[in-house]
Amino acid sequence: MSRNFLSELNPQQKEAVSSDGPLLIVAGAGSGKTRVITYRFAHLAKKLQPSSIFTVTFTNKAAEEMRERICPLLGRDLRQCWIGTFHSQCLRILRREIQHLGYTNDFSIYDDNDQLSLIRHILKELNIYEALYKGVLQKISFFKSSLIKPEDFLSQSDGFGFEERLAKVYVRYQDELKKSNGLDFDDLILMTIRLFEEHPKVFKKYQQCFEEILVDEFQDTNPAQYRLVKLLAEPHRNICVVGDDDQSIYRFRGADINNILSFEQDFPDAKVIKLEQSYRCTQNILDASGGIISRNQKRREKKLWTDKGSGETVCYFWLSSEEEEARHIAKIIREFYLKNNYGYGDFAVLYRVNTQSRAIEDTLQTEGIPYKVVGGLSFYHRKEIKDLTAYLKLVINKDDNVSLRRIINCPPRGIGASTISKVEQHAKKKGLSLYAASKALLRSNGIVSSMKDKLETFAALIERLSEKSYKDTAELIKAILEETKYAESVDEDRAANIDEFVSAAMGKDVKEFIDRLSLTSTADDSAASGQVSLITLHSAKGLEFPVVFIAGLEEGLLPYLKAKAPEDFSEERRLLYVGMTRAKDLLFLTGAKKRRIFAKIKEQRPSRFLLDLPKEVCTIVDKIPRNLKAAPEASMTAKPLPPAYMVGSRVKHPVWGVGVIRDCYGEGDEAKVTVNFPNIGVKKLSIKFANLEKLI
DNA sequence: GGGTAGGAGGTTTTT
DNA sequence: CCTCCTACCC
Repeated sequence: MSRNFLSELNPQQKEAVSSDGPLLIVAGAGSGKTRVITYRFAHLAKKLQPSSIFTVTFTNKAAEEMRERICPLLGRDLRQCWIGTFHSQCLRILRREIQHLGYTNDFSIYDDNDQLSLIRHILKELNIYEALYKGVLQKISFFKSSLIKPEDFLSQSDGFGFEERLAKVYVRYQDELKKSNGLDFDDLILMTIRLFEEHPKVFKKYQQCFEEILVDEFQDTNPAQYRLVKLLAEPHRNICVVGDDDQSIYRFRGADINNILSFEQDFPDAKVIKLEQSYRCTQNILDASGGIISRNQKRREKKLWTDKGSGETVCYFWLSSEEEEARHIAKIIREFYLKNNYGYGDFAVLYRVNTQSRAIEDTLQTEGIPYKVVGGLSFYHRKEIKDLTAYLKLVINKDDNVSLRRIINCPPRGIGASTISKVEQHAKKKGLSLYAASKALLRSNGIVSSMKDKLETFAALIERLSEKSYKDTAELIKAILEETKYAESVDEDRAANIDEFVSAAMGKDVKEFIDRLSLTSTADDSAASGQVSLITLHSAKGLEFPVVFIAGLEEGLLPYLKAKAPEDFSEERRLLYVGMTRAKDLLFLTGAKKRRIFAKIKEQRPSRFLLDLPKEVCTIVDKIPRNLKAAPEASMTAKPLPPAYMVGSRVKHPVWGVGVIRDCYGEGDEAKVTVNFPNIGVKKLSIKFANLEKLI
């Protein structure tokens, strides 16, 4: 405790650690951000109780790491401290206080999977057949995380009927959550805000409790999360946010980069400190990535530097196919490995989409290079695990309609659509949850006996499971397995997963276990040792490797073909920037002329982003043999044309009149758009034939 | 109420 | 190409 933290820091870091009042720390890639946060925490803890510092991160991993690094600095137990993810902190508050909002504290938490099944149920119920249901969840979640209520966007509706229907689904969705005594991820934040705004007494308690607010990865906060920390910071105004606007890559999930860009508007007296010394990348890598990111318009200007030296130049290899690309990557890895400079664990191959890993995996396998694919479908998202979790949730919260719908006929017990719809109708009529409605139906004899028996058996099963007390969650899961014979209808793999699930549940309290399960997506086992990491650009954020490859630097892949609006391209650019700045020593970029996209082999062009690489620090190597290549120089320099039709722009059709473009896809003669015409509806049109007129 | 064929669509994903 | 959803049939 007597240790002087400040002596181990550079001047900007020092200031960031010890400064008072509203503070924004703009932390460039590899600038020692975590060190600053942990030291700041330790510094604050000299005069404050650690439990009065409200610290939020985005991942469980980051929160754990922070605890681990602060603990030795303070030499005391931090278990009671408020260090955690936005969602876990809110959950902790809501489990204590949610009765003020008319829920009970046994509420269920719904993940995106649960949300999707609920949305689908509602769309079916409202007879909305359009193939837009995937987007519905994303839109509702976006509205919620942006603090937009159904009536808010209804008032600015465009009269196409689209918003009205969406609002209807939104309202219905919230209703159903409430009936189920359930909260989705967005609700965890929103309900905490509501609790504070509607219950001043409770609010005051927490405001007084938290004298300092510390927010990590601030560039990824959504408006709701920002609102929450602003509320908490009101009385003391000691809010410190840390982030890097250039690494904001979660816009598609509602993250709002404006939170970090305009922080001073909310806190005019805020101090802004930039951490610009990188302890990770070589100067060449910083210059190359700087060339890419500096082309973005909306950003905070910064000049990263290092005393590591310039290092090797960044190389771009243009190869004939994705197989060639993979072979080339494998060849370089092998070379550096044999020269004994690096172990396999020092390499990472980054890519935009998961499907790209296939070709690389195949090659590494045949070359005998050990690798591991990071990310992918997590253990807890597997069907059998989710099924069993649904039983657990239902036992704890009988009103949980989503979990009940999931397992009422799983494994099959003869309760089909007609029985369920009978229960749904009764539930709706009486304003009950499905479980309560089932029991009411059984009592009232308002149901034919073939249905009745089966429903009775199910209700009795849930009752039996609830009545007993269990020494830990494993006991309860075992009881479920025994009663339902669930394990008998699954294959070996799934059975093995179930066994693993049971052992993970040993010695754990049921409610705590479910909460943990709900707020954890990845089984944190990503400690890659001696293996090449294959990983998406998104998942690579926060990691670093001595040697990094970024594969598929081609138009359509990076930037991805779905990018249409300028902000989309800015985000793709940031994504590339994040990838490049993962490299400590060496950075290789690759692209392939021919790539399989779904079934077809497509001709690819190099990514437009390559135009922004400073020539002095980059080497561009064309690996395609002379006689085969079709003027790569020309395609390198030719700036790709911006798409002629953009989402949101207005067009005029000779017959249907004026409409708004909802979507565009395809190129050249293949280009198509979907257009929403008032009073006519959504039409799919080919640009080539539709004879559309562009309106400004 | 449960199985199978046909069709559409197919990024990224901290919680 | 391959997966997952839906609709339809038994």
